Amino acid sequence: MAASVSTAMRKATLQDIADLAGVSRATVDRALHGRGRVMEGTRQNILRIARELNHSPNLRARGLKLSQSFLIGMVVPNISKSFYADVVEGTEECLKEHGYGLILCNIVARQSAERYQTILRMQGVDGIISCAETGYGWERHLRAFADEGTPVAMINYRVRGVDGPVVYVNQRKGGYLAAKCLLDAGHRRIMFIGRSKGYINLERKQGYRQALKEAGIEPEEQLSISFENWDEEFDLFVNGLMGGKEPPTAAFIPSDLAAARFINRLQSRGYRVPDDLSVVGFDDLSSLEWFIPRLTTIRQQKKEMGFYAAELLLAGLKGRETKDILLDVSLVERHTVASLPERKIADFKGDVTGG
Amino acid sequence: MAASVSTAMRKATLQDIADLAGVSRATVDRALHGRGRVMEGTRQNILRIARELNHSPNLRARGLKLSQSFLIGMVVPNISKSFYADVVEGTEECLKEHGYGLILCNIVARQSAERYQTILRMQGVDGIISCAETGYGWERHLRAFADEGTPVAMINYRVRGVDGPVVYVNQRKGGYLAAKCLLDAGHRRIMFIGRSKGYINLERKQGYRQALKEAGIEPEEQLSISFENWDEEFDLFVNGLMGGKEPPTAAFIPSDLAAARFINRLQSRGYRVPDDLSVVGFDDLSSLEWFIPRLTTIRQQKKEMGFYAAELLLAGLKGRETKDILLDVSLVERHTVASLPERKIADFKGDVTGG
DNA sequence: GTGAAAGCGCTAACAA
DNA sequence: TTGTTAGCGCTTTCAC
Repeated sequence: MAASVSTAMRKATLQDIADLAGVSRATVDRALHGRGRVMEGTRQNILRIARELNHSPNLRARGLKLSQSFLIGMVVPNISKSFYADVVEGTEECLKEHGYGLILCNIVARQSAERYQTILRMQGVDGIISCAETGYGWERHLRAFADEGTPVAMINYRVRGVDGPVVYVNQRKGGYLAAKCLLDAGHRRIMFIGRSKGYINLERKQGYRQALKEAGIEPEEQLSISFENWDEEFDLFVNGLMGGKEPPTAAFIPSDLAAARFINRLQSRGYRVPDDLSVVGFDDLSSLEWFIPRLTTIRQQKKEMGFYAAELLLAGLKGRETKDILLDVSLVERHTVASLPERKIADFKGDVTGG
Repeated sequence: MAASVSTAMRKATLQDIADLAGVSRATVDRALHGRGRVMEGTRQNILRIARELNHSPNLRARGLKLSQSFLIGMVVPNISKSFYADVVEGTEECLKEHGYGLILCNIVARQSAERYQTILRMQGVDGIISCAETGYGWERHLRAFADEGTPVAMINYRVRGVDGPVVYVNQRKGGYLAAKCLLDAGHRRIMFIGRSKGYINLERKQGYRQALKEAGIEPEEQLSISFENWDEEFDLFVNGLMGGKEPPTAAFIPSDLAAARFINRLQSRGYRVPDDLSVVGFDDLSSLEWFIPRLTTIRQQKKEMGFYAAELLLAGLKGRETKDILLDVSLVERHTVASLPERKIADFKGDVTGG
């Protein structure tokens, strides 16, 4: 008992084990790693002593020698958004299996970008996983890391000028499925509500346009809107488009969060969803699990995004060839899409053929 | 240009700077840290060269010498629950200000507890922040860390046998406020729905009981229920208590998530909330932002919990005295509590006085 | 099979 | 004010 108390004071080193075993550090090292030849007897003895001393290798020392840290930086825009928490969980799951520590980098301002560039650099992380359009100048820092030789894996899109594997999501298919679902329900005047810029939204919009075109509908730019300031612009929208003589009957909103906001506003103006307007979102956020009406949306494999990015990064560290990954998306049908009554469809068709 | 390309290949070391400045490593070290005396001219020169070389200290080397890692382990049961994501965000915010890296430890199974005990130990973290009742044997590992001298800060309660500052939440006051709010609305038969074990729930229940007693009501054990298996037991509950001749009119459910589930079930059985039953939850989860009816609940300062735990831990590392913190809670009145119609109150009072 | 020795980058005690 | 030196714990040649 007294012995175990005293040994607990300082962590055991290879030298401690070597002393007790009556061998050299080098031999202990070999025995512990199963590298090189060590007599079976000595090996067993060393292993036993190591266990008794509760030895665990000092990664700082090993890393100093090997220029490794067994640390990976994980960069996200905002961990308190369920989307990123899910992605992080996937990465974390993979890294822990491989003995790597995950340094969480939450980039919520220009200052945090600076901070984490410093922290990751000083810690000498073995690699960086960068998720989504972080902003705040992070892209520039990431490029600097890449230029210095730090391996990088990206999620969602390739940061310009940065080499490394990318986990893509089939955004375009998502947009396509969303619009298709609405078209299949008989809708013809389908809005796209969201920004028409940035790689991700642009892809989603492309998919939406493609579905419309395949259905013989020319996408109208008038039906593509975006709210910068909801309080001001939502009124304009309701009084304008929605109140017009040929109001849209459906909307594809490439973000669940925006879809929820939109539906809420709509409801407070007396509209019903999906009765008056059908809506399809994007993301399938777990934080909207309780939103009523339950959102019909496009599911992204969030945990997988993080997991595969980590796998690719680690594979790269081991010198293996890596290829970009394209993750599939799927339509989750819930309660925000209604079939357009035949009457309305007929009316609308009449309009078109008649015009 | 050529020079900058070549210098980018390897990270600059103190020696590199020393060579260029024509001084020794020690002098560079002193200049960079502002420790000890260095001639102003040499200092400026060294600083300039360091900047040109884009030098950043190698924490592995420094740590090896100083027995520090500038790494903190943050242990949570499940990062994909918004509650823990919020707590982690608070910790992260504090740590990054101080240049520490946060290693995220998501303990979702016995195996992850093992993994992280290994990872944190090998990385030689400077401290550990442990949040809530993690389970999966983590407590035992935490104790081992503490025994070995790793500083620990805890959130929510003290792990038995572990020394270190604790950030408490006034759970009891929360339970009290919840029950009080229901009492003030005229309710008398108020259920407690949740487990009656574990420090946290027990405290919340104590507060609830205290409020009832202060209102002259003796808490009935019959009104304290817990669902282990919702599918089976909810039916029993509806047919039993709710269908009885003196059904409860309100419930304090010390967990927003459980409250949401409960309300959903209730609604699907035809009950209305708050009309037929008032409900107060606990946590004020951001993931229930969209839950309708919006939950009346007890707000915990989640980010603050993480932030203060980090502050306490770092203060301890600097050798400063630390004291436990007790965080306040507050009632957030939203839409799940209704006043009991006077009639019912009168009826009930009659029952009691008449009995 | 095993040991001796050098060195990863940094810090700090001691000398000059 | 500055340099020399030793050493943190581990890995890895190179001898033996």
